[in-house]
Amino acid sequence: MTKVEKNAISPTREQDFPEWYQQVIRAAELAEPSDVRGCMVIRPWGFGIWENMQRQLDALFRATGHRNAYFPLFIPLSYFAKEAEHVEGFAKECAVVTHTRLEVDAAGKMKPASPLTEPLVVRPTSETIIGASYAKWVQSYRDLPILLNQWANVVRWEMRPRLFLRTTEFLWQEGHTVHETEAEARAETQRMLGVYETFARDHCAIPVFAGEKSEGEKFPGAVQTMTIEAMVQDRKAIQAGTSHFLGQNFARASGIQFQNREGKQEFGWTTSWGMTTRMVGTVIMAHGDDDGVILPPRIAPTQIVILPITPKEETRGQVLEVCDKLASDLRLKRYADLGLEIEIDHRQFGGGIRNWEWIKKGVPIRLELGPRDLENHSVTVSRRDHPMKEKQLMPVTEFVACAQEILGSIQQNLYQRALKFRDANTRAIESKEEFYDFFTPKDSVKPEIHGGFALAHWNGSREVEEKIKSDLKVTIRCIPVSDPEPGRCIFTGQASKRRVIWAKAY
RNA sequence: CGGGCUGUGGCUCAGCUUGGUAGAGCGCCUCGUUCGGGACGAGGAGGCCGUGGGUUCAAAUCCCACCAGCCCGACCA
Repeated sequence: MTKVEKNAISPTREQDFPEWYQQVIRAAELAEPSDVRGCMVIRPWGFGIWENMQRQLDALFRATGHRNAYFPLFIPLSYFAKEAEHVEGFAKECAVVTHTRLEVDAAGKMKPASPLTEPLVVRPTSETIIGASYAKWVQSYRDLPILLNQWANVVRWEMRPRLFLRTTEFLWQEGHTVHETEAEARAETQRMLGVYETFARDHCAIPVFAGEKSEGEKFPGAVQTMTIEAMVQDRKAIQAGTSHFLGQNFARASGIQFQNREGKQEFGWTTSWGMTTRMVGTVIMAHGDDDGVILPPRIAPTQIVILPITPKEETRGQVLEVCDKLASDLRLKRYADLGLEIEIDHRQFGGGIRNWEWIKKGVPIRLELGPRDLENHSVTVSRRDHPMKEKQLMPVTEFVACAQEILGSIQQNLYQRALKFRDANTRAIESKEEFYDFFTPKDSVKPEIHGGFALAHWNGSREVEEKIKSDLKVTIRCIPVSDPEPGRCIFTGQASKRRVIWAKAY
């Protein structure tokens, strides 16, 4: 070879993190920008990750008593406008359908014709349209709770799209529930936050901080917004899931009323909660390295790829046969409540091309099997979470016996790594000077990776929040659910009940 | 929505100042040698030069308009 690059992805994370992110997605064939502004094409490998996330989250929802349903993509403007804060919050990013057909104009061009009497908003979220159904379904306290979820696409007309992290159209899941009492609805909000926390940790191998959003960062129309916040490798925060206690705001707007146990009419107490394809981007940024994506086995579309090494025509048949046998033995194994997903890459490329492709895609385990292994009944095992040079020669039977164990160990390792990284970049901060210093890069022209999560006291005021945001682009990510720790606000010196988490965010 | 920059094979770009009908690298295809760490050689395919108009004998190149994208700002659950 004439040129040997040290890493598969250029630039490295250190050199230019945002560009690295784009290149990783391209190299791993996860997704690509489409011709439609702000929208992306999710390719099979990327969609496979999402499908696994879906499957596993869905199981967690079912286990907590929720069922799936589907509601319309289009929301009549009048429904949407029922909750004042809600419309105001979303107004600037709504796509609106105003016409129902196309006609050829004088110049021979297709033009929208036949205006609708009432415009339809393409759902940016579905509280109001689902609320309309709930209003019909709920009459008595005996109809409660309603615990539904829908898997859907939503549209939010964003200014700065980034693949997976912020796109005009994205895929998500939105849960919508109605309860008899405030306490029950609040408990539901917490419970689903817990589900997200579990999902992030056990399936995506990402540690998160769970907590409450400040007044300024709340969902429009919510009484309380809970969030899980992850840290990715440029030390920025990313909101990975939210759970809202909506009080009676939406019930009032949609007319969700029931006769309570005392025979009186009362508005229902509602919640909503969601997680999106942004989680795919979070996984990429949390675990990836300078050679590409690294996928936690539980959400990898394929856990193990087999690379038959067939240098000689004479042994090719035998090698392929052994590979097929190995694949079918492995496929009998259970993993993540499903069968193990195995792929054999039969393509006859020279050198390490195939190997590199799978490294970039982040497959947890690569198996090389060639003529030399035939006699020894052995296989060469490479783990994506270990340096690529590191290979382990192992009897085939032994590998088959411990495959799940190795995958479990990779899953654990990724989580521990991410946890260690986050903890190393999370600091208690005791003064304003220290805070500004923490969040100010040394190189102002081309900022290096800096900052992290700052745990600092805050007096609870909106003004301080705004000031910090405009000075440093740092926001309160969440007010942790933890025991109070009285102190003094580092910006104003006023009393503070607890530390809150500050960070730059996606 | 305001300011700046850029649109040329699949990708990254050169050519434009000084108009003469299109190039490189990578990728792709074929053949041969290779193949357990990103291989090498030879040959080959592929372009309405963002769109529309204008100037000219002649436009990728000059002029005008439009469209799209990127960066900065504003905005942003």
